[in-house]
This record gives sequence, C-alpha cells and structure tokens, in this order.
Amino acid sequence: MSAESAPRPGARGHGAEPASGAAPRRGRRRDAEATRRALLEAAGALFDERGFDRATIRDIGERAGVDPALIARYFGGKEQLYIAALADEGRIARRQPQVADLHAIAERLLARWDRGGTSPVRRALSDPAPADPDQRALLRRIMRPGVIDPAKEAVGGEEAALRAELFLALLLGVSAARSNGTLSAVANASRAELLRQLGPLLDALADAPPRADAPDAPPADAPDVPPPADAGG
Amino acid sequence: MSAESAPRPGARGHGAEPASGAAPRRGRRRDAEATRRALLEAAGALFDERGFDRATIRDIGERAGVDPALIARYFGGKEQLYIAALADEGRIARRQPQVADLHAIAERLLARWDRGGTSPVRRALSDPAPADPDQRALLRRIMRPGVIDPAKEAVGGEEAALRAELFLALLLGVSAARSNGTLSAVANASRAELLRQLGPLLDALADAPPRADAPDAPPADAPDVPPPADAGG
DNA sequence: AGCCGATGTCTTCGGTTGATGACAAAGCGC
DNA sequence: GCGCTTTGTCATCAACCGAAGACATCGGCT
Repeated sequence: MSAESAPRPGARGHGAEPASGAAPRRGRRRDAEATRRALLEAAGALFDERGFDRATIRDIGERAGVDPALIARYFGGKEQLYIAALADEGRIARRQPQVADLHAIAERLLARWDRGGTSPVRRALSDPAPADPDQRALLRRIMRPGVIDPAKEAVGGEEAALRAELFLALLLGVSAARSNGTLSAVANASRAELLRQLGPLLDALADAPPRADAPDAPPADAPDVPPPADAGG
Repeated sequence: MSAESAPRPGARGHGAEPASGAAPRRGRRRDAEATRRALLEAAGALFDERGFDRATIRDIGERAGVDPALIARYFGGKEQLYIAALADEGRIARRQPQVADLHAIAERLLARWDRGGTSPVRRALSDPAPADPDQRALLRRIMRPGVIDPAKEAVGGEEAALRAELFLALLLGVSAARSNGTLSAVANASRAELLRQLGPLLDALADAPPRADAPDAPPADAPDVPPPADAGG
C-alpha cells in the first residue's frame, strides 16, 4: 500500500492519450478550456454510442485523453457532464441556419443521429429520463429551442406541436432501430434509401389536417384514456 | 457480522412477498412452474420499465415475490432471463389472431408498448444490442415471427420488408418518446389522439410506392406463412 | 418411517462504478 | 527566487451488482 519506497518522480505524462491535436497552442500545456471541450466531445460520442449507464467516466476520460477525475472537477459529476453535453449540442444545433423544410430537417437530424453520430440528443429523448424532476424540466428546456421548435415551425398547421414531436419520434425510432440492428432492413439500408422511403411520411405529417370528420373530436387535448381492457399480455 | 449467536430457526417464509395468488393449488406450496412464470412476468415489466441495466435481479425477485437467486437456478442468469422474457412475449404475440390492417396492428402494438405496458420487446429493438453475435441473431429470430412478419404482411407491396420495419421504428420511437417524457406533447396526448395523428402516416407507409416510376404491383397476395421456426425455450 | 431429489433462503465474493481527497507539477505575479 | 492559484495525477473508498454456493425445508416414494 504505502508508496514510500521509491521517490517516484511524480507521474508526468502518463495519465492518458497525449491528445495530440493540431492545436498550435504550445504555450499552454495546461488548458482548462481545451480539457473541458475534449471532455464534452468525448462524452457526447460515448453517451450516444452506449447510453448513459454504459458510458463510464473512465472510458470518457480515456477517449478525451484526460483523467476521469477532471469530470468531477469541471462539471461536478457524471450526470452534470451529461447535461452539459446536451446543452452544448443544443447550442450547436441552434447555430445552424434554420431550414423550414421537413425533408431537410430530417436529413440533417438523421445525419446527426445516425451511426457514427456523436449526439447524445437522441438518447435524451428516448432513454429513461432522470429521476429528478428539476433535471427533467431542464432537459425539456434544453431540447426545445434547438430541436423541437424548428420542427414545429416546419410542420405548421394545426396541432403543429404534436405533429412536430411525432416527426421527431419517427426519426428517433429510426435512429434507434438502426443502431440496435435487430430490424435488419432498416439497419442495413443506406441513408439515402431511408430518406426516400420516409418522404411520403413526412408529406403526410406536414399536410394532413388531423381532424376532418372526427365524430366526437374534442377540440382540446384531453388526456383521457379509455379503459383499454385489452387482454393482451 | 458473525451470525452465530442465535440458533436462528432457518428462514421460514420471510424471503419475499407471499405471492398470494389466486392459485387453488394448495397441494403444492412449492411450484417451480409458478415461480418461473412469476419471474418472467416481473422481468418483462421491469425490463420494459427501466431497461436491462437498471433492472436488477434483486428488484425482479422482489416484484415476483421470489428470491433473486432462483433466477440463476431457473434461467442461468440475468441475460438468459431477458432472452426468455422476450421469447415468452413473442410467443404471446404469435398466439393472437393475425390482422392484416396496419392501423389495427399499430393500435395493438401501441397498447402493448405504451405506458404501463409490460413488454421488453420495445427495448429489445432500441436499446444497445448485446455484444454476443449469437445472442443478436437469437434476438432477430425471436422478433421475426411475432413482430416483424405480421407487419410485413400488412404493408405488402414493394420493399415491404424495409417499410414494415420503418413502421415498427415509428411506433418504437413514439413509445420511447412517450415513456421518456421530454417530448411533452407526445407524452401527454391520449392514445386515441396519437393514433388519429398517426393515421395518414400509416396510409403513406402502406400505399406509397417507393419509386415514382414503378407500376403498381399486381395483387401479389402470397399469404404464405413461413415455417414457425419456433425458438421458444 | 426414512431417504432423497426438488425447491427455496441466505451469505458471501469478485468486479465495476462514481466519487473524493491527497499529492504533484505548472503557470504567474511579485 | 518565492509563494499562491490553477491544472493534472493517483490511490482509495463506499455502494451496488451479478453470480455462486452452503444450508434449510418440503414432499413424494419405497
């Protein structure tokens, strides 16, 4: 236990990958901001790839070329790093030029969420939400301006909110199925093929008025669920 | 630590819930089959609710009213219990009367996967797939007859396989978004409202030919049911 | 009755994970 | 040169998890 036998000249430059970036900043070998960015990037990729639980802070640190303990120092902990990565992604998304075409948004989202993507956003919308209600609200606040609102604007019409989220859920499901692989046709199709098949769906989502001849359509979104009583299983 | 002071008359009837089922089989106080079923049911619910990682065998045992160690005894381990729960679900799904209408299938699937559902199938199609290739193949073999094939038949037409899986991915995404809650409009909508909005999408999925210049396929109705290939254990 | 397999209960082990704090080196103003 | 703050490294720790096995009890069979 006691490491007092050898004087051990510290631990210089062994911790992790040298992170040999193209950064010309030789002057600052210790750059807190660069470390933060590296952690955010690695976290985004790993959270997307494996989900929150299976992405360990050790793996994140290794990919970032940084000691995992710095996660605690800079962000407070793993969960806060997750939130920060999400917020960072949302900020990037918001900086991109807005497009009002559902197809274009679909293409962009799929490119971001598809295999090889590095966006934890997809997980944030489908994985089990955090238990803390405050953080769930925070999640919603992060997702809205960068992801939900653009889709809502592109959908337009009545019930835009619901249909925009349906649009997101569709891409969500496709991305999830693709990364999972059990649905082999979806997993093996090219992205272009996928988008072609998705085309009519997007049109239906954008154009179709939700209520045409609803017999008892209540105008408000009444969350009353009729007793299912389905003896399914 | 050392529990050697008191003689402790064994551990009679404390382990877990008494599992006071309505089972009239008073003759057998120890029923391996009932225990298996209880474990399968609890596992299905918890795997669906929390995902594979966060559903601990201790929690599963507690919900089933059974000692967690029996999971190892009866199924071999947590992962095999997962596979067994999936296969059990698939068997149930296969027993239900087949319907050839996409809307009907959507309604049924949503009822099964939606909140309060107890089906790990949704997770199996979206969560990170197991690392072992054999088990991934097994997963596919379980999902095909009970879930994928019926959808494929209902979709029909060209590229039925891809579009059927797209259909499943759509419902998958909707269910995931609903249980996650961050997409609040989808999460708060009633199931009926959801199905109404989904309607046009399903029509687009069923009707739209993938390529504009393709003549509509002749009524190629080949209702050949593939061999059962029962993998249920 | 007495044996013995089937079924159930409890304890414990090794491994992993996130977190924490002591320590070391680097930068920087004086 | 010196001392302080910042930045990075390392060694643990406590908690949790899945698995395994020792032990107890039941129930049928001869």
